[in-house]
Amino acid sequence: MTYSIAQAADHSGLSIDTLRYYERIGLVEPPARDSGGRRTYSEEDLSWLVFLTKLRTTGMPIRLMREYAQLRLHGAVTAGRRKQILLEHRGEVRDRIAELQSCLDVLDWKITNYAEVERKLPGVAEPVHIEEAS
Amino acid sequence: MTYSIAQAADHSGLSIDTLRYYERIGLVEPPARDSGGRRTYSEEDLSWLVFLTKLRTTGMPIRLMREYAQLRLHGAVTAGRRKQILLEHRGEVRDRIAELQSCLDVLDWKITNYAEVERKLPGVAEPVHIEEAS
DNA sequence: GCTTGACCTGGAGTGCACTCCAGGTCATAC
DNA sequence: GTATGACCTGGAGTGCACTCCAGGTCAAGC
Repeated sequence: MTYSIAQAADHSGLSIDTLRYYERIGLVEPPARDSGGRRTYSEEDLSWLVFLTKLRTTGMPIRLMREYAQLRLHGAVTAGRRKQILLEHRGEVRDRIAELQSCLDVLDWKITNYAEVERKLPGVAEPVHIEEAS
Repeated sequence: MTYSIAQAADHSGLSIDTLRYYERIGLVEPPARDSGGRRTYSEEDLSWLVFLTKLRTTGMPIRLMREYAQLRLHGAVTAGRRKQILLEHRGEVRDRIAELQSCLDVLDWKITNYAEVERKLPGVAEPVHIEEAS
């Protein structure tokens, strides 16, 4: 079972243009072609694309995804380095989640303040100091 | 007490160039100037900058930060809309955290697999199927 | 009074990750 | 046999958020 580029796009959530772009820059190996010269993606190609989207979603830069992709082509001897890349990246993702969480706390606080202002000044008057500050 | 642009940059974590850029595009009101024409930031200016960095860190696009900034200038009557912006944004940040968390699970799984491969094939042999897939 | 360093302006340049386009090929449906 | 629609290529264009630059001003220290 193989898939057209449109199906691969559909399955991975990437656009057709992005699939071709990823191929150009060496993020994905050129897939097989059918008799008419069209790309045919295998199940494995799709798994890789899906995994790539996870890396992308978590903000891994393309140059690092590319390094990982190239290592993959060189087989088991590169497993250590690949694992290291994922470990480092996992750390960054965890940090990022913590950072977002702390900003979320600020947002919560701010929203609560708006609610308080509404309660104390029901539809009237000037903003209080807290409003001036942001 | 006022602060130079370098101090404002230091305090907010933004670069001096970014501070001037934010002023140009209307994200921050032009601060006061000293006798020599240099920017002097107030405590309130700094608070606003710090809050802006929270919005930026959480991925709010500049055009929305600008809308919020403009509303702020129009006083209490815009508090409702501002609160609405923050509420929507908070939802997006929560979604983003959940998305990162789910990608993190994939990373964990992947890393565990590398560990298993190392355990089963201590320094030898070909990659197993799981390796091929990513 | 001159050097130094922080600051100023308007505008150009950068890096990233796509995204779009023109002009062409090919297989299927009618 | 032709119209349609999916696909192809190389290359140009886009949007975002800065970042850098040249050329100039100004205040303080020596």
